[in-house]
Amino acid sequence: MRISELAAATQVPVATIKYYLREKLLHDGVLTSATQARYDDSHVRRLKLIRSLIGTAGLSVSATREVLLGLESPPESGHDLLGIAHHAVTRTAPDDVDLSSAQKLLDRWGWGAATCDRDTQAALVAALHGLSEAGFDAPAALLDRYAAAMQDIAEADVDTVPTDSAEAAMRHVVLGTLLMEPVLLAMRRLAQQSASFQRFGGTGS
Amino acid sequence: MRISELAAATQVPVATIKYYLREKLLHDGVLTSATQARYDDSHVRRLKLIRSLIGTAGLSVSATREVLLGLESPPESGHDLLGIAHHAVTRTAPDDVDLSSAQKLLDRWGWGAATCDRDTQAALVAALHGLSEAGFDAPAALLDRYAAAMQDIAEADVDTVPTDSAEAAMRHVVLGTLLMEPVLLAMRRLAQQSASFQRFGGTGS
DNA sequence: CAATGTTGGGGAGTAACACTATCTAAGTCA
DNA sequence: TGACTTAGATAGTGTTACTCCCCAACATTG
Repeated sequence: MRISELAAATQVPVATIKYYLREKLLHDGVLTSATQARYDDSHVRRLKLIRSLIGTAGLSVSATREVLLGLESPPESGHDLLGIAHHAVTRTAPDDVDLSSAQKLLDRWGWGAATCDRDTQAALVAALHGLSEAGFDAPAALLDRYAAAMQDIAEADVDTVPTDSAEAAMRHVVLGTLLMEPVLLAMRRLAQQSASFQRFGGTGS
Repeated sequence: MRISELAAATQVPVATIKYYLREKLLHDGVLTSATQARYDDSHVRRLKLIRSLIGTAGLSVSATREVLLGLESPPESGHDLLGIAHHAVTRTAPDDVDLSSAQKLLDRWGWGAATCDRDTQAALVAALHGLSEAGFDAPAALLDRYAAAMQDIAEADVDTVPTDSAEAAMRHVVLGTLLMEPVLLAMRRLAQQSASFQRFGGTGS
């Protein structure tokens, strides 16, 4: 398949495909001459994946590259796979952030295994700080209910990880983490509308 | 308080405060002469709110302006407040999107009150489409578990809305929706690490 | 009163990001 | 043969969120 056919098959402009090739998001096609190369199904699949990560999950090009690299590299440990996905959506925390508030929450929720991921803890601390700076104080009881719901979701996540193939497991974990986030947020908004209507009524305008 | 003092109090550069003034995110100070104005606590609070919405919640400047306008305008209906927050984080859907798959899900979950919000439904459809384009097929049972968890969260959300003041309720709903999203996502990641460790073990590297 | 510093207002500049367009030489295909 | 396509490279575009600079007008300090 030529580049124009690849573009037609994926609805991605040729210029954009060339850009992804330059940025090493997409692997090169097989050169058949100095100015011709052939692409195949693997390029179609990869391109759709790239578009989902950039478009749906909102990753940057460089974060997408890291995720794709992670998907290709040997799995090492089943647990560490999460790090690939989480690192892609979490900016690295400086050394001097105070994570004690996050540690206290992790203790309360029994999430001891998460105590080693400083970056995500810092993201939690930053998000809670942004909340309180805005004058919104989240009661502990509310956070506890959130934590219980998120634990349900996380258990559903690991329950559905395929155990037959390490590669399938890796793919599942990374994509399930990244691409499911917008799904969850949209579901929350819809559930809020439903709950709000049942509680307060509404005009539906 | 002069602009430099406002900058010192909020850790926001003077040039950025001027930018927010130009963009009408921040209300003008009281002019005491042609080249002097006074600012007060309301500016400090507003500036912190702006920074939380832009920094923590990741809103754009124009979305932030809409949210702030919504917070100032009369509340109208308790239920419609959600629309202000949801509209700020959801891009408007074109007229020709097919929402039938979203409608089916809403029916299944009993979220009938959400059937009028086309934009958020379109966001759900788009997110699910991105997932399947990436070769990740979410089983219905997984989505159902997600839906149950999100309903818990939404009920916790409406349970904690203050009922004494309409203004406080509005503030709570909008901020609780927007600023809580990064909190929830960080919590999911931490919960995943905990669940993954308990299920698979791990090196913790 | 003078020297120094700050401010409002406005325009222009910047850096990052994700493309998008154009060009050339070297092909392919009918 | 001649129209079309391509790889590879360079440069340009549009958006966003600032950031810098300038000036006249003021405030503050000595």
